[in-house]
Amino acid sequence: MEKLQGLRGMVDLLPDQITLWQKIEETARRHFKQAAISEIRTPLLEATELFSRGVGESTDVVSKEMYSFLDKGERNCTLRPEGTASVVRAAIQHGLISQGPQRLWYSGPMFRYERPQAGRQRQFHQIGVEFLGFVEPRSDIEAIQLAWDLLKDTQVKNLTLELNSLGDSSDRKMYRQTLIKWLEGHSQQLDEDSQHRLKTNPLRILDSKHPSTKALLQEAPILKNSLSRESLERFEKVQIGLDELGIPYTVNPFLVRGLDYYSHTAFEITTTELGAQATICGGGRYDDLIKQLGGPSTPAIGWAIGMERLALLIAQFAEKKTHREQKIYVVNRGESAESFALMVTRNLRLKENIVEIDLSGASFSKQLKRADRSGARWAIIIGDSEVQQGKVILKDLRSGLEKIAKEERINLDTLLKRFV
RNA sequence: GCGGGCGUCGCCAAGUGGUUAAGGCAGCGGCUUGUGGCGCCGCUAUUCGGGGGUUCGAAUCCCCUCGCUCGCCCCA
Repeated sequence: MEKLQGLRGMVDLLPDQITLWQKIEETARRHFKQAAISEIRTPLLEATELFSRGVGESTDVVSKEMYSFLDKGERNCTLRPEGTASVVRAAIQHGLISQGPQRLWYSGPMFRYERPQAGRQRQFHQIGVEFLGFVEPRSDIEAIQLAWDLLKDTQVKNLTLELNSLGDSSDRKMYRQTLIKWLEGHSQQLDEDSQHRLKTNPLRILDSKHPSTKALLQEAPILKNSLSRESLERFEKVQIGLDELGIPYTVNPFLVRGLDYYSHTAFEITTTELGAQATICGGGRYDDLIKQLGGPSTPAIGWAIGMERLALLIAQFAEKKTHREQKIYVVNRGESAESFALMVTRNLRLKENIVEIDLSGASFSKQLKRADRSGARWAIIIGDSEVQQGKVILKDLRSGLEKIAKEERINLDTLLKRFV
C-alpha cells in the first residue's frame, strides 16, 4: 500500500506545536476583549465574484492564486484567500453596518495557490481586525496600536512598522497617470514583470524588488506629491498620533500593497528574522470597498496577522520548559484495581483535575516509567491489595528516587479532599 | 509558473558500484510477577520516495516521475 500524504502546502499542526498556537490565540483574544472588539465567523467558501470584485481582478491573488471550482449546482465557488471581503460581505448582508460602526475580529484558515516556502503555505491562518464605519485618522491609530501591542505582547523582537498613504481614489488616479507617463518614458529600463505590470497594475511596480527597477524608481515621481491637501493632512495626523503613543515607524513611500481595495493609510509590520517572507502583519484603510460590494458607502480600516509567521518567530525566542504539570497519572494493575482506577479517575476529573489513566495493564515498573515521562506531578498507584484496604498510594513524582519514602497510603475520601 | 538544494526506519543520520544496509534518539520486551529519572541485554528497514535503464552485481551511475525544501513572483 502506498502511503497517503497531505496535499502540498497543507500542513498539519502536531500536538507539540499546538500549545504555542493556543498561546497566540489567547493573547489575541485578550487584546480584542480589552479593546471591545467582537468576533465574527464567516464561511471558508464564498462566491468567486466576491473576491474578483472586492480584492481586484488584476491582483495576483485573484488572477492566479485562488482555489476556485464549480459546485454541483454549477455555482462558481472560491476558498477565501483573505478575510476582509468575507467580513464586509457578511456585515452588508446582515445589515450590521446600518446598525452603526462595527469593531470586528476574525481568525481562521485562508487559501492561496502558490509555491510553498518558508513562512508561506497554501492553507495559512490569519487573525484579523476590521473597523467598519470609522473615518477618523484616530481609528487608523487605534487599529495600528492594537496590532503593535498585540505583537509586542507575544514577546516578538525586532519588529518594524512601515507606513505609507495611498491617498483617496482621485489622488491615486492622478498619480497613476503621472507614474505611467514617466515609466513609459523609461520602459526600456524596466524588468520584464514590471513592463507587463505597467499595463495591468502600474502602482505595484513601486514595490518591485528587482534591483535595476528599484534603482530607477528612486528617480520616479512619488505618490506623496499627488496627494491632495486633505489626504496629506490626514496622513500627518496618523503619524502624529503614533508619535504620541510612542510607537516607532518609518514612512516607506514605496509601500503600496497588493490588494486593490486599500486607500489612504497602508502599513506593514515586518521582521528581519524570517527570511524572504518578512511581513507578519499587513493592513490599511479601505474606504471604497463596502460600497463596491453593494453596501452603503462606509469608510473602514483593518489588518491581518499571519499566524504561521508569528508562530515561527516566537518559536525562535521561546525556550523549552520541562517542568511538571499539575497532572495526576493513575497507575493500576489487577482485575479489581482496574475498574476501581477508572472510578477514581472519573471522580478526580469531576473535581477538575487533569488525570491520565494507564490502560496498558503493564507492570507497575513500566507504568511508573510512563507516569514519569508523561511529566505528571503525581502518581496514584492502585493494585488489588489497595482496593481491599480501600486505599490508594499517592506518590509525589517530583520527589525523586532518593526520597522514595515520599508516598502515602490514603483512603479515597482523603484523596478527593486533597485534590479539589 | 520559473530557478537552486535534497529525498536511506517515527526522528537524526553513516554508506558514493561488490556477499548480511552502521550508529544515535524514540518505541517495545527483559534484568525488576507490585513501584519512576541511571545502567545493562535483546527486538524493531528482504530495503534505500516511485518507475525504468546500464551492469555479472546499484542505496550508490543514467533517464523519467513524485515529494520536500529554499528562493523568484506575490503576500499574512
